Amino acid sequence: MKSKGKAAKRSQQPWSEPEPDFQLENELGCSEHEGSEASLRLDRSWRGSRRENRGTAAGSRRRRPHGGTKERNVRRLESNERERQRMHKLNNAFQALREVIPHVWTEKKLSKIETLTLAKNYIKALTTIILGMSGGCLPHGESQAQVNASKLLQSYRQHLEEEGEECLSRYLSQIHSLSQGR
DNA sequence: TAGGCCATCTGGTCCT
DNA sequence: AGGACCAGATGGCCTA
Repeated sequence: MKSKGKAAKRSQQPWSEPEPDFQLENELGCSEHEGSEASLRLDRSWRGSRRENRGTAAGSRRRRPHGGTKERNVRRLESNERERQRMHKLNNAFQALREVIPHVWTEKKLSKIETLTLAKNYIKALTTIILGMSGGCLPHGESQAQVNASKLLQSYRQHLEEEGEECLSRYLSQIHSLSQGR
């Protein structure tokens, strides 16, 4: 796993013996970083939009009862680890998804957003085929695979036109070769 | 150098 | 109560 510089820094900084005054100030929302870019951003957004709508303590930061700094530190680190594991599982799922959607293989792997977009298009295409098959019959002289591939090509092309996503057009060549039985 | 993508930390909220 | 989930913040890496 790549170790990110920030992670290393962050994992030590905030919990290394915070002074009581500093902690209290943070809890009350007036940071010692006042005026810094970070604090400005926090002031502006402060998770307000989402939190406020949830109907609890409208945007005010509730002070959590917490034990000693050490205990809190340990709980935070455990929580960080769980979050890392969760994100790793999520990334594994993305990788699995990359491997089942048809696309042109290049050195550069699909980004997450590309993966989701392609998966969506692929599902749409398959859905179209299934719906089409449920009402039609196979033409004579063509194998099931050829018919399916040709339908997939047609459907994919249609979705590409609708979406206007240029980058996806490369996939047509792969689908086309599939339809040729190669 | 700007912008995209990503991993990680963080703390609030939800769920079991 | 504690873990899962979520989204904002941050900084590193890479590419055009």
